[in-house]
Amino acid sequence: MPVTLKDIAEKVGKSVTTVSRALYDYDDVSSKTKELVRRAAEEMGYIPNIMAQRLQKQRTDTIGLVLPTFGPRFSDPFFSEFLAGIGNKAAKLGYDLLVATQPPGEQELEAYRRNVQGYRVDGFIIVRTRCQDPRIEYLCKNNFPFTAFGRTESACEYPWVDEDSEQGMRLMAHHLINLGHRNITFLAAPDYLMFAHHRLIGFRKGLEEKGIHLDDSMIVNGDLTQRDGFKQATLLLERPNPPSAIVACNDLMALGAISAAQTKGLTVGKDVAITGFDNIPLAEHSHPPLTTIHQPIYQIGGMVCEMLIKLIKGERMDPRTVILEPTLVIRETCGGK
Amino acid sequence: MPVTLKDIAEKVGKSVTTVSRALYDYDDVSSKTKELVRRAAEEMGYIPNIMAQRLQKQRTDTIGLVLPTFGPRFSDPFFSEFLAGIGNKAAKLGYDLLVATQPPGEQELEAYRRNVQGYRVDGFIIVRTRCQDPRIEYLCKNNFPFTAFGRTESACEYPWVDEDSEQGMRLMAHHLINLGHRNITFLAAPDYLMFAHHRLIGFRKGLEEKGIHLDDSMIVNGDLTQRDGFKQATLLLERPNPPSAIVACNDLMALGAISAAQTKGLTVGKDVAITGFDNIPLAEHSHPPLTTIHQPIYQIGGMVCEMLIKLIKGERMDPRTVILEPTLVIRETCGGK
DNA sequence: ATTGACTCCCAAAACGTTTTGGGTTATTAT
DNA sequence: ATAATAACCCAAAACGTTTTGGGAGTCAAT
Repeated sequence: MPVTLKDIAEKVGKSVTTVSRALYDYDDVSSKTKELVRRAAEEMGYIPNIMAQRLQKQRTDTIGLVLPTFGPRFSDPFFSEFLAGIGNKAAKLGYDLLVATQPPGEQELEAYRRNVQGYRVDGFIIVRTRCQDPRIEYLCKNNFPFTAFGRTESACEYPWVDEDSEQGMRLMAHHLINLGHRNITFLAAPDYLMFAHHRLIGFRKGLEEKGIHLDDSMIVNGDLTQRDGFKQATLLLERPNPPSAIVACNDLMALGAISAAQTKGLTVGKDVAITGFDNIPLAEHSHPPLTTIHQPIYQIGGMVCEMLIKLIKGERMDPRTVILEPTLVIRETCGGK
Repeated sequence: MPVTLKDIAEKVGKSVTTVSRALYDYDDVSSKTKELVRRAAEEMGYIPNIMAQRLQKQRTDTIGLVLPTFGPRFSDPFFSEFLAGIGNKAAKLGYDLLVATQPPGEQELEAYRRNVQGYRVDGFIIVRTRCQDPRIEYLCKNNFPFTAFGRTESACEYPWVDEDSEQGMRLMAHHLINLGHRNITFLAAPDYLMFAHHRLIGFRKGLEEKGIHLDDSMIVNGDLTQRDGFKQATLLLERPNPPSAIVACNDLMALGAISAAQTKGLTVGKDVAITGFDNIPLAEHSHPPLTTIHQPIYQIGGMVCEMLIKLIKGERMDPRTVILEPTLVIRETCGGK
């Protein structure tokens, strides 16, 4: 039913080769023939069969992304933002995007293997890098193109984009200290996550620079969800000596913490300060609006995507790694209004 | 570099045909040969070339989804949930998922055309159906397989899943009336969206059943975002005769409305009642927790995906259309606690 | 001895492209 | 007249798979 090169060739009385080359504007085809072919292709509604092209060219024009979500559902806007950033850039550059979700683990790695060995994608984008990252090691070892949002501790060299989370958290620590807080707790994320690791380090450093030691009892672990933010903050606020400020590792947990404080009848920004990290759209319209660190997730998605495509095509990229300066977004959850 | 059928054939001293058929367990291959081939394939690490398979089989094993997001970024958890539901089901059934985002319009339709004519996908899933839906008309006219989350007004017959939004809003109207509210405003979404249309109708009907007329002045239009929910609710609360209850067309706007009320110093659930629709994860942990109508978005994603794959494979489906009964989730934004 | 049924196998075609490695004709330079 | 060059074209191979349409051999029944 669909029209093929062969159909065009028959119509214009030329060979398939010539038709193909005419459409690609090779210069061993006369301009008269080119015109003829182009017109025929146009009016017959020719669209190349993508599978045939890919088989022949030995590439898929597809990039892969497997989201490390816990549980199949994910409502973390972080992922949606990132996904949208990648997707739109990929589309603009003529690439398809293949998405999957898998929690960290063996299954996840299997998804990578299936896709690289089965030649389903030309490259991968990795998100939420881990200190020891089996995904990165695997791709590195197999010499498969990839870029990542985040650094890692292993020795592999690869192109990445990251925000300087350490610096971000230093800023936040200073901000709170300057506001007079001394009794600050840190609502951490699993430390095997590189960004969580950086954020904790930065926070500790920021405190120490102001002469304050961060005791282990002031660090509590969360799983990045709003629900857990609520739970951990509730526990924190029920301590005999409740904190005057809660620094959450991401916005979603901060949002949960705000709910927890309000449920306890506290006024956020007055009775207790709460901060986040990421500056997701939700943060701007929470009540009160959340003080946080900005991270341009959508743009970062676009950047790693563009870098990956350059990598695949063998084009050179200007900087192979980029580190973004964080900015503090002061709103109302620490008072000041 | 990769190992092909030909490599296996040479290794075991059989033809490519036989190897292929052995792997597919055809019964015109002796079990001894099958065993031999399977072992060789295993130890050589054979993985079929997907592009070759697809070219030969004339299908892509891929389903398409273009998200009608306004602006390239989308932070609406509705889409993430839905996407995850589809993605996971698709993966389980051996299908790839191709995602794109395009706001409604000509560009959007172009994305559909490109993908159907270029044979990139075997079928489409449509979300956020519109009363007059050009996507549905296009796919219908071209006889291309698709399923949808939502109904439409055109005459095309297609498999869909939808929630009975009308009934949901009736429930909500009754609930508020029973709570004693008489001065209720409706924070609507664009009426060309089928679900928005249903919700408004249902709300109006629910009110009328209790003898209350919904005046046009009590209907205000929003764009489904939290930001706009905030803005419209603020306007509403500044009216000379402010409403005692605000019924938002979706959770995100309701969340914005909560912020607006709180910013005005009102206590939500006491001074003003606010309700949503969708029951996104965020709704459970807002402060106060949001009274809303539950809609199993993740599961619906899985359902339409499964239906589409059946459609593609030509298998019959039990019900071609399913309509889900909504349930009212009473939390704290209407008081009662 | 032939026929038929059965078991196992395979060459060739097909899917729709792009690339390879030429060939043919006309034109120009010797 | 011959050789060299340029301009245009194309058959065949290749990508890696599945499907088609049979072939060869064995065995049992006629």
